[in-house]
Amino acid sequence: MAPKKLNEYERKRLENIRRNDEMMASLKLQSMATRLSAASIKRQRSAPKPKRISPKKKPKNDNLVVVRRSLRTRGILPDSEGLDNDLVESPAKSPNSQTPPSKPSIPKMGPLSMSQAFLDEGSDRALIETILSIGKKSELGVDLGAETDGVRVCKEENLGVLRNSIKKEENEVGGSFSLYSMTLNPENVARVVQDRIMTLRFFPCSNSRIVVAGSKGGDVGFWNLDHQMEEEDGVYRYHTHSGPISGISIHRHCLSKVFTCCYDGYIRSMDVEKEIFDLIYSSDNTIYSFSQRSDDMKCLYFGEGRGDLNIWDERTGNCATQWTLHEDRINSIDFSSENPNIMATSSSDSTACIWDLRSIDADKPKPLKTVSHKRAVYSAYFSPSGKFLATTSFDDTVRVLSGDNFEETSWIPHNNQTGRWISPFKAIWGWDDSHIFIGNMKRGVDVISPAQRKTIFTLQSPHISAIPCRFDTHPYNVGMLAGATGGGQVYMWTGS
DNA sequence: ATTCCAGTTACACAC
DNA sequence: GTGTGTCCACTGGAAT
Repeated sequence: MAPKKLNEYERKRLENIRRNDEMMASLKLQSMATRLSAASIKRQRSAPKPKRISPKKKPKNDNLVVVRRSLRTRGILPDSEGLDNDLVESPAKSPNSQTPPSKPSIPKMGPLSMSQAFLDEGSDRALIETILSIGKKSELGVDLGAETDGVRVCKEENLGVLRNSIKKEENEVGGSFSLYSMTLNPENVARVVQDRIMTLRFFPCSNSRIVVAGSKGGDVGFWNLDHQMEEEDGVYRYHTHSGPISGISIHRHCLSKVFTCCYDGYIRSMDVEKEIFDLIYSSDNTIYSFSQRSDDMKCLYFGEGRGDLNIWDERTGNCATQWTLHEDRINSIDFSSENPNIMATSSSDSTACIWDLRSIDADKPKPLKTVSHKRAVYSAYFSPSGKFLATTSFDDTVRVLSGDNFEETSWIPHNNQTGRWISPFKAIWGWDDSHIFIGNMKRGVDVISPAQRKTIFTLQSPHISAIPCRFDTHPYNVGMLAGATGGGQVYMWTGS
């Protein structure tokens, strides 16, 4: 269908929007002139739009009586004394929660209560209880304790044990794992948010199957595949940001906190124990990317504005470090599992770089290695072993770096022209170094073999009704791959 | 060298 | 099944 030219009305409307933006920018500039240089402001946040909240609002629940699923029926110990305390602690909030139909607005500052942000009818109690219960059990049965005093340090030996157990698992299952066993069952499809999914992440927990999706409109959707209430779908939505959510991070050793970052310049931390989305960082610049090191749950690494990388430290509550590593936005940040001091960034300046965090010169940062693409690079991810790096670019290639110093490069052609409405593809690694997954424009998932340097297989299914563009692998369930679309759906492949 | 603009893309929803 | 609105990405070429 031939695209229409804008008519007069639309053109005027866009013109108005642009003028408003400019006006906002100039107003903002005056008020911030002492703090910021004008050059650092690429684009101002627009005022919080009256969000188009789903008018339908879960009509499937005819009876408004909320049926709760008890902990017992889920085989979970009733260990939630702290929960009741928390509930009592915030009685002032409960009147709000009695009027859920009104659309939640995003407070500019400070924490946002989960009940205030909750978009669906019914209750999110089951989700909260589930996350609390999995958060309390660490993978190794080690109680990580409460979130105070920085006592909860991951003991190195525990980390080591964990790493070994993961590696062992991968090696064992890796042999028997077959791509061809991966299937998409119709019950493993859900609409998790209303609009385009920008980012998708599994809870890194071996005995749960929960994915978290961040949408373009600022919603965070949780999908618990193990929900046991027949009349519910296991999906819980919150409106926590006023712009596209560009990153989600859940640390392996702190499962009760879900960090989200957003184009609106805010970073929030969902604290299930306090039942809030806390505001932990705000900036006037866009935040495009977000990551945590496996060996440090106190720090957040994020890409802000045109090429800056910031490190936020929970202990001080602010950013001690800011480097300008790129000439344009940083689209991804990743750390080597082999050595978390080794970091990879990808950028719209058409490069991806590998850095050694121990030796970055703040004035003249020099990467260990630069990968030059012809167009913007959207991702640069280390393989599970840390021996390879895969980059994805708008120049229609996926490149794989290998060798002791990543000196060898091979490239695989792949159509990455996602256009305006689909989030750009980002090739991710499977559960070992042998497979790379990436979406394709024909509603499938291409599987690239780095060894064969080509696409060897495409996952397809009649249940896919849109292009899967963002993915995550379950870190413990080999064969479980989640794909997200521009329409808010998540597809969950399972394998063996 | 910088800014502007048209054109591109897929999807949900209303009809 | 068709038409319309989306609009925070990017490109290449035209205009400044």
